[in-house]
Amino acid sequence: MGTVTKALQLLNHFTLARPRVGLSDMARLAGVNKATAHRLLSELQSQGFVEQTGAGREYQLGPAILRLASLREATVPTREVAGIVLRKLSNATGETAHLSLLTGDMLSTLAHASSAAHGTRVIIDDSEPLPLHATASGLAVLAFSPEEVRAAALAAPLPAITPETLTDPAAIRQRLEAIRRTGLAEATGGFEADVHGIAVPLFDAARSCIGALAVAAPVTRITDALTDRIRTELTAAAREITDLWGGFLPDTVETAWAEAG
Amino acid sequence: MGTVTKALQLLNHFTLARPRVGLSDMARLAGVNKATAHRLLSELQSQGFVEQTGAGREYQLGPAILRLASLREATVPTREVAGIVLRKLSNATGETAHLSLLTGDMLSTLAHASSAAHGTRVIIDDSEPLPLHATASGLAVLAFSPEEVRAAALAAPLPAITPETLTDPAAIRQRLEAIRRTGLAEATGGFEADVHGIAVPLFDAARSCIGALAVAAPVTRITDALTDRIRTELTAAAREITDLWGGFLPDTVETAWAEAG
DNA sequence: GTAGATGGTTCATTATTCGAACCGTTGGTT
DNA sequence: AACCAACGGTTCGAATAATGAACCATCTAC
Repeated sequence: MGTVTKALQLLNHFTLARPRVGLSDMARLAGVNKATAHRLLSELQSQGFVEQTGAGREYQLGPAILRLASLREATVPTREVAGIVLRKLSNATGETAHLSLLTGDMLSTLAHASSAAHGTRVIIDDSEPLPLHATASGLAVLAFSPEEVRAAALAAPLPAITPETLTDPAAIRQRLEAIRRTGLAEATGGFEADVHGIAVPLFDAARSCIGALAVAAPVTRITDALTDRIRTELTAAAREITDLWGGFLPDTVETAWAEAG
Repeated sequence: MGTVTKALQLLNHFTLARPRVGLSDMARLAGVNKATAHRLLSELQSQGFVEQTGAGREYQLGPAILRLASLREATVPTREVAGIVLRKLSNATGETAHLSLLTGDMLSTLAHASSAAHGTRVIIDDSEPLPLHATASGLAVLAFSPEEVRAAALAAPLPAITPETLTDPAAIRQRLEAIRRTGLAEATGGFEADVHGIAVPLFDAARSCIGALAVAAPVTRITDALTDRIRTELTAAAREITDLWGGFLPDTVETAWAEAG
C-alpha cells in the first residue's frame, strides 16, 4: 500500500463520535507505528487537511477540505442536482432517500432528503461512511462493480454492525447474483436495526458503477405495495440522475429494470 | 518534500478556471515526472479524492472530499465561532457585520450580525450570493486571490447591479492594486444603493484567501471617524477569526495592516 | 516518587518512490 | 495513407524517502 493511501486513510478515522484524535490513538486505529502516524499527520497538517486544536494537542480535520469541497461542488455540481431528484423521490415515496458514492472501499453519502409524510422516519448522516457489505446501497454497488472491487471488499473480515448483518462472503455473493438479475438491492437491518433499504446502482459515462440511490424506511412500514412503489420511483429517479450526470445504464441493468417494471 | 505533501499539492492545481486536468498537464503544473503524477493521482483516485470523467480521461476532484467536508462542518463549528466574533464586531462598530466565503465565482455569506445602535441598518441575506466585482468583500477577495481566480472573475461580462457598480476590468484592477497596498477594501453602492462596505480578506492555513470579513453601513452615516473605527475593529476581528480557524496572514497583509494601524 | 500515559524525535535498515525511456492510441496535417 | 506530436499509461535500475524500535520530555494519577 502506498504512503499516500495510508495518509488519506488516516482521515477516515475521524468520525462524528470521535472528531478529535490524538497521535497514539491514531497510530493504534490505523495500525501503524507512532512515528509513521506522526509524520503522516504532519504532512496532512502542512497542507491544512488536519489541524491541531490549541487546547490538547489532538488532531482534527482541517479547513483545506472545505475549500476543496466548495471547489468540487462549484465545478461538478453533483450534489445540487442530486438534491433536486432526492427531494422528489422522498416526496413520492414518503420515505427517506439518499445518494451515496463509492469512495475507496466504502460509500460516502452525497446528499439525502426525507419526507414529512410520517412521524417516524429514517435519519441519514451524510458524514457517516456506509460499509459495502451491510447496506442495500453497498450491495447494489458491489453487484455491479468489477470483480476486483468485489474481491477486495469481501477479502477483509466483514464486521457485523448489527446481529442481522451478512458477514459470510459466500452468502453475500449469492445475494449479489440476485441483485444483478433484478437491478435492485434490498436489505433489512444490516446496518441499522429496524431499517429496510432498497437501492439501485448508479453509473457514469463509461458505464462503471459509481454509487447507489436508495430509499430507506422503517421495517414496520414496509408492505408489498410500498416496496412496489419505491421500486418504480427509484428506477425512474436513477434514470433521471444518470441522465443529468451524463452517465449511461449498462444494457444488463436496462433490461433488468424493464422486466421488473 | 514528502510523498504525501506532493500528492496533496496536486489537488491545489484544480481551480475554478481549470476544474479538469489531464495527466501530462498535471505533471507539468506540479513539476513532477509524468509517471510520478500518474501514481499519485491513482492513489488519490483509489481514495475518492479525485475521479476520472468517463468522457476524456481527465482528472477532477472526487466525492470523498465532500464527505470529509460535511464531517468537518459537523464537528468543527466554524459558523458558530464566526458568529461570536461577528456579534462583537457589530457591537463595537454599531453597524452590520458579515463573513463571506469564496464558493466558486462568488461569495456565500456564512453568518452575519447587526447592531441595535441605530434605527436604520444594513440588512444581510445569508442566502444571497455576493458578486466579486460589486462588493467590498468581493474586491478584498479578488485583490488577494491568485491571478487565475481574478482573471476568471473579470473575464466574464460584469453585470451592473446598480448604476454605481464598477464594470470595467481595468478600473477594477486598479482598485485592487490599492487594496493590496492597504489590506483593506472599500466600496460604495456597488451592490446596494446607499450602502458603504469596508472589508478585509481572510486566509486559511495555506495563506490562501478564502473569503472576507466586512462591515456595511448606510452611506449617510459614514464619517472619517467611523471608517477609522471600523478599520481598527475589522483588522482585529479578522486576526481573531484567522487565528481561531487556524489560518495565517500573508506577510504582505501583516505589514499593510501594521502600517495602517 | 513512581508508573504509565501522552506527544514527539532519532537513526540505521529497508522498502518505496523516482524518472528516463518506453508502449499503444488518438487526432490533426500533409 | 503516411506522418507526427501529444496523449495516458507502464517499466525497471538507481536514488530516495519511509519505517519502527528505542528514546526523550512531559503530564496525570496514585
